[in-house]
Amino acid sequence: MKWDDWPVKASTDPGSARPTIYDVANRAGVSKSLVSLVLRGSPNVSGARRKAVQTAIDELGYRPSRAASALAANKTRSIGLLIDDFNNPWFVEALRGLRSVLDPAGWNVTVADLQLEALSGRNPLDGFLAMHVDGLIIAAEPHAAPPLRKLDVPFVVAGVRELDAGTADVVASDEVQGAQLAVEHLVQLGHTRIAHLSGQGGSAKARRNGYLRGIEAAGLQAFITGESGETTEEAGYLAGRGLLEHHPGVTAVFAANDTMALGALAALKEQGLRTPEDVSVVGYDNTALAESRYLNLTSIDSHNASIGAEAAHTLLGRITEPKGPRRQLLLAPSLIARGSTAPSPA
Amino acid sequence: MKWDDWPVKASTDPGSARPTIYDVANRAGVSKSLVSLVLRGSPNVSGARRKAVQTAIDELGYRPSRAASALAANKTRSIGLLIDDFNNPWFVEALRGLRSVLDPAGWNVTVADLQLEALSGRNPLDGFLAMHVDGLIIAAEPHAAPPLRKLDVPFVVAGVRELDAGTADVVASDEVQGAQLAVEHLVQLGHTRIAHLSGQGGSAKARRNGYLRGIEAAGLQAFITGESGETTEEAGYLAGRGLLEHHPGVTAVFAANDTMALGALAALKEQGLRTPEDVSVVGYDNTALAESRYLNLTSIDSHNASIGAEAAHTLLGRITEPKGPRRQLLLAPSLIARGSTAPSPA
DNA sequence: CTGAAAGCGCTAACAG
DNA sequence: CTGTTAGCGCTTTCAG
Repeated sequence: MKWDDWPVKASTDPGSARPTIYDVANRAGVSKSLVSLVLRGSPNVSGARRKAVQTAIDELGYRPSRAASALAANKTRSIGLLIDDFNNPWFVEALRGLRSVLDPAGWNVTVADLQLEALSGRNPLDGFLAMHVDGLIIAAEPHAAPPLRKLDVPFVVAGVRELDAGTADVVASDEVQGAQLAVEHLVQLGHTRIAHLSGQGGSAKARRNGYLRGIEAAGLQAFITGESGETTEEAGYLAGRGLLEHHPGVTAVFAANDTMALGALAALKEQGLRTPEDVSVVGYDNTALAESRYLNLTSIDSHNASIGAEAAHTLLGRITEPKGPRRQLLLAPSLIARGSTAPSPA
Repeated sequence: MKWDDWPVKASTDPGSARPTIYDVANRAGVSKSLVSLVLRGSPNVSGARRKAVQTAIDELGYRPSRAASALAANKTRSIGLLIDDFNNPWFVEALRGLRSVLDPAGWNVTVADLQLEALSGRNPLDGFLAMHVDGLIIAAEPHAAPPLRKLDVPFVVAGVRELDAGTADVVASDEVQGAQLAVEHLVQLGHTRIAHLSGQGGSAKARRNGYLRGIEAAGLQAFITGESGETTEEAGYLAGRGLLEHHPGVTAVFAANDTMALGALAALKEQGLRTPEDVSVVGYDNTALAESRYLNLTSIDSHNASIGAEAAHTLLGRITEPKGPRRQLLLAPSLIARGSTAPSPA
């Protein structure tokens, strides 16, 4: 479809105000109520009249006013998505999943980012509440997000989150399992000295636990470093350096995310160690970084689009059934094997 | 400030509806009109009454309904930002700049992404027009964006854009100059065989022109490849490979963006060439990739936050003065020297 | 500064 | 299916 096929404005008279539902009704020769019914896809409208209305709408270039309908119906048909940071690529995928179910159902989704919201000094949910969203998807780290208990809007938590609460709907990836996959992959390649680069935060913790489970299951010894630090590239670099110093025999490194893995690569390169010939590296998140031909990093994919889609379904259910039982969904991740892992040299 | 300091809902009675302007007026003992005035920061309100109203607002946890005010005032105090792709990091910066001027002025900004919008098959501007935005910032490639001529909403074009039109407000980075900076940097390092990895699209074209100017100014010979291809990592890799095959003497490569530079790095590595010892590489956009310690790529920064801020100012001006003269602003970029460039080995 | 009154464009309920 | 009738919560006159 070409852009020009879409009406931006039909009436060419410059002074003409935006057409209202009255104009449509007049032109179609029906009542205003009928137009409203057609707009909301009511089933009890005859095909002929529905078509007449639709024609009038097209000819006039009519667009219903969201403001008016929100005010009258006391609902906005819009949901808010709260994320940590627009720079975090997982949200794009999640948003795609979200919209794949919300768009067809006629919902509007708007996004707010804690990072940016913080600059304005407002409560990040303020905008959402002022615009009267019908539901909320919280896809931000628990410590950073506003408290959810007193929220009187239906919401679901998506992505990483402490699950113990049991008080909210949650859709997330099973990161413990993801980390286990990483370890199992390395074990299968014959590695026995597998270190883990960790950091603070809920995600890092889950991945650390998965690492420990995998290591235990294989009867190996755990090496964890960076546990209390950040999960940045720099942290990965420093942790990697420390690791090589104290445990020079390591043949595989599993980093808490792709960014840290990048840091680890820098540390390895600095020590003259090759990847994957001398040391295998596994990341997490399957970001564009990992996919890149230059880095070609083995990583874990969380299927974020599915998380988004499931979160949307859950939210819709919660909106129609505010009192139903809470739902907690954990999705299984996958390992994407690439060129940064190879059989153990030992 | 702690999250808990922000009122999410003050009245604890569960049945209580959201407070309206009437409730505020009653509690403050003033007229509804006065409340409306205070809300919009009118100057002719006595300090005492203003305070009384503010107190009532706080105590009630009152939030004005955007829908109602939009309907009554026929303006939404919101502006729409249209971008190409949420994955393109430049928009985050631009959004930050935008909001730094729009937030304090009480404007709301909502973002739509062509990539995602395309999935739903709707006109990407539909949402904006339906919600009746007061202004639009178009930060998308011209070929991908909807036609702007018949748009009857004030708008400004931000970022890369053909400037010849002269018909719209434009705020963008001077990419010709940016590319020249890159070449000058390499020339200063003694390089004489400087190749350029290009691609299709407006940005790539501007950068290519800048490259040519720089090369001419230095009296060198131009090597351009990939001119009609994409600007992806893969394209960079392929172009890099071709380059090394046909012009093995090259000592410096200037890529049209950081992603292509990454591809070029892969090609160099494959040929056993070291960066920067054998071949220097310069990217463009100064993305997180370039900044990373592992890649440590010399790149050009476009100051995207400034572009966003200027675009906001321009739009605000256009909204208050729809007929004023069009403004075209070109911001100067900077070169960020890092470890991927070094003196020429020759 | 106040109070009253009209109306923004739409939904929803009701009697025809 | 139609037409009428009320508002939704707020802004905006306008005369006090």
